[in-house]
Amino acid sequence: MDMPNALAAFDALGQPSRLTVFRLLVQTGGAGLAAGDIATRLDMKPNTLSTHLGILESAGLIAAQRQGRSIRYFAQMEGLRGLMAWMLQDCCGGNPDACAPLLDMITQKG
Amino acid sequence: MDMPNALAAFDALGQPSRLTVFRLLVQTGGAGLAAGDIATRLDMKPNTLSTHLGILESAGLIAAQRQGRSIRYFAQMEGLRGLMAWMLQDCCGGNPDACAPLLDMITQKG
DNA sequence: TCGATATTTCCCGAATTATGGATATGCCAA
DNA sequence: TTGGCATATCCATAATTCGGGAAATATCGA
Repeated sequence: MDMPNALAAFDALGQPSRLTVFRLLVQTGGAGLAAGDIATRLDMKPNTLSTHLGILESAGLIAAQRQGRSIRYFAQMEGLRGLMAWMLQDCCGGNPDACAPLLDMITQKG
Repeated sequence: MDMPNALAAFDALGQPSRLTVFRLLVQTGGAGLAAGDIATRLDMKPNTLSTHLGILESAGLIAAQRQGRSIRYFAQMEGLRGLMAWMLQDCCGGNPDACAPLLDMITQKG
């Protein structure tokens, strides 16, 4: 994870439709969801959703896998982990004190 | 932390200038920096910077404190912590399995 | 009060982004 | 091969965002 990558991830999640899609995929878990199912559940047009899925995918936050006619999307927890780890490491690298309590509270599930 | 709040935070950090400012403030730590110092260090126009500072502040990621003529800005680690905790809790609430490894790796500092 | 400094607010033009209709592509079943 | 389904791409429009010039506000020293 580097700055452009983190930027892409934050930018991807900083949009209502995309954050909603990502949350849905995380909560859905390993089974993932077909694009059409996402569109139905969130009441989005397929083409608009497709654009958002592409942005989330290129940010490394979700992954796609074709299954027959449909394309199934999965949350990439590794992407989220990388983003958080980068914030903790890179941002706090010069100031570990600020991050110690942050780490503690996160591990206590805040 | 709720969805609109998280959205504001992600949106605030998903912009190059703002992510740079935030990183600078986190790395600077408790002393904080005056707006003018930030502008000088990052070579930004004062008015443009002011807008970005306002967005970061309203997202709860930084705080301001007037000191004489200048206004000193500080990273709000609590805001960052809240954002991360929300992602872990709210997103993963319906799917704790996905978050367990994520938590583990974060606490190992990735 | 006056002038200087620090920052914000107002405002505009340029650039970017979001949305969705129309169309194209990939895939499967008959 | 044909038809239909699932999704993506192309394209245009509307909305939003970004950067910065100009002016306003707040503070301090003389």
